[in-house]
Amino acid sequence: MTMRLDERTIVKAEDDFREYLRQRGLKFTAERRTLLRSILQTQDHFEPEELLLSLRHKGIGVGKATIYRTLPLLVDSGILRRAFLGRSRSYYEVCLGTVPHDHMVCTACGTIIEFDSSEILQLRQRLTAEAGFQAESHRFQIAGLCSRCRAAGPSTPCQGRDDSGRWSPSP
Amino acid sequence: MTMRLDERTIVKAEDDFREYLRQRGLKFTAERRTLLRSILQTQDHFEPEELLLSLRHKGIGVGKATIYRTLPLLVDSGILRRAFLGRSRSYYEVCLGTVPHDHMVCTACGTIIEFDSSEILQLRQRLTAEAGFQAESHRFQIAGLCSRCRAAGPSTPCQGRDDSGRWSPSP
DNA sequence: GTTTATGCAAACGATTTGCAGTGGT
DNA sequence: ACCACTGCAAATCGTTTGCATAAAC
Repeated sequence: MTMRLDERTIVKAEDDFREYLRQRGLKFTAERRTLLRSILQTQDHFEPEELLLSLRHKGIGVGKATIYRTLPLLVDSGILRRAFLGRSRSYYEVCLGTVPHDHMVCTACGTIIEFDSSEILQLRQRLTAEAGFQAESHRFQIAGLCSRCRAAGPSTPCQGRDDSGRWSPSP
Repeated sequence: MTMRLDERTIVKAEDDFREYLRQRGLKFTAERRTLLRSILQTQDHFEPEELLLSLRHKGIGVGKATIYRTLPLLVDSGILRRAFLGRSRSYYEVCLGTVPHDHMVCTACGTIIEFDSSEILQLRQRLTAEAGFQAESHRFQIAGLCSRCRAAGPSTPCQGRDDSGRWSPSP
């Protein structure tokens, strides 16, 4: 689902973001630019804290508050989306170069498997129509065991990432 | 989706819970009993804090910590399930007397619409099978506008409950 | 120049934990 | 008696906010 973004795409995103900011009287600061570029280059999923550390590691000192204030803008501008909260943390992922998808999370090893959302979107459309509801977005996550952990047997929990909240159980 | 539980069912749940506790050397205390009964009688969805206040209101003084320590036991014993976190809070609901269902949440007024999960379960089964994944549970929430708020038009947000995290967007 | 951003540190709110005392079994 | 449980208050942890300074526009 993820593919490395080329410079062209990154520049485009930067322009879009600048435009997004300008339209609402916000400023395209050095920090915002730095964040955007770092994120687009690193790609993939990330948490705010993770981003902060990764930047520190590269010798880039952006304040934690700035990150927390910028991420929502990037989401709102359509560059990122907040994917899901495994427990209480936020989880962001880049939208560019991706196709709508949802996630399966292995409860044993934490592996995340992305899968195409088109069928869910279809179902979502039908369900909401029946209820007179106008869908804007959804969240669909499946918890369970990935094929590897399944094979390893119930006795070998790789690390035991636990969300400790039961979702809709198996039938 | 919810129906008032009769005394018979409540007693049954109490027995189950007592059994669940005994099997792992835990104790069936007065507080745990109180919590279980209060929850089953009040039925519906609730948040921990809400439960605390509701008990205080009835003159029942259980410590907040006790609630937070008991709820996971009730979830694990199969009596409750943690439905979803609208933002950062926990949300619990009684499993007994209910059918598997998921939720639509109105972003304008906060209304929660429950809907039958059977189709999602079917789809879930197919998707996980394809990935060699063994599903244990899922979480499916749809955000959008309920029919009422839709009718009221985009200019009349009832209270503006905002999750401020974009999920899988509309296609 | 005016307005929005930044960084820091303090504030938050939900949840958790340490601890001394209480109470099932 | 033993070990789990309770209540309280202090501690966490991710996230938000107030404020003085710095940087866009």
